[in-house]
Amino acid sequence: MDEALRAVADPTRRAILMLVRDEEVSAGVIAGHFPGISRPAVSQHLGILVAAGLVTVRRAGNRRYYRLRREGLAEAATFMETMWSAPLARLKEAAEREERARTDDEEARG
Amino acid sequence: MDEALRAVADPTRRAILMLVRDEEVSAGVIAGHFPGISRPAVSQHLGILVAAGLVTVRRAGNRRYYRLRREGLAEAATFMETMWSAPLARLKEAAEREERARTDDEEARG
DNA sequence: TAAGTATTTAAGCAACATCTTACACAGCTT
DNA sequence: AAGCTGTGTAAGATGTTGCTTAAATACTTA
Repeated sequence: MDEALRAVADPTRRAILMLVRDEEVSAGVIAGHFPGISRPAVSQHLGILVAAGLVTVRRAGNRRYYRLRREGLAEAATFMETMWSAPLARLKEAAEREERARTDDEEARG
Repeated sequence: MDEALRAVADPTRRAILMLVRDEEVSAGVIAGHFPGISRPAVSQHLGILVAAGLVTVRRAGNRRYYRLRREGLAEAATFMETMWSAPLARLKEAAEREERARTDDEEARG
């Protein structure tokens, strides 16, 4: 989670994530969206996103195509939700979890 | 959003947020949960969290009580959701927004 | 195989983050 | 008022980040 949140904390990387959210995009096209910084800089950002598990790469000939990897956001999103949800909501969730556990247990015993 | 996400990217600060999530906690008590780092360090983290709008402070006599400020997480949480939700879900949301806008417009015209 | 295109890796640097120790300040308590 | 307690601020050391330019790698095309 730590790596994912650190990765997402950078505005350039968030912009990259938006770009690759719904489709594969090549490194060159991505870099084209950031006239203010060099290609190597963008490449480094992409490396960080891959390392954090937030995007995947597919090599095709000369190019490398990047795409969002949603699972990589799971833990971070869960943390946000945990903070966001009100105390009462969390109590409710905890109760439901317990209820499920109890039910599963009964089913397991037959 | 940037400040909030940068603040949340630090593990110590996330731990602090968990502590003040459901109740006010004084600086001293918070610091007590982090034997590994000095009180001033914790104080600095608290300052960053306040500056980011993620916690509020209440001064009471000698002490300062900190508490989570959920609204501060709104933008960051929205970003997470936007990334997390599938393309189809987003299409659906967009359609609903448009539908609402159309309806509101009709109502406004009478 | 030579040249061209797409991209990453390397090296170095300036800016920033995080920690520490020392000090300062505000509010209690005697 | 003097001293204690709780907390923040200042200054500085140290590590990390994000950028740049230069060079390297990998594939494609002539």
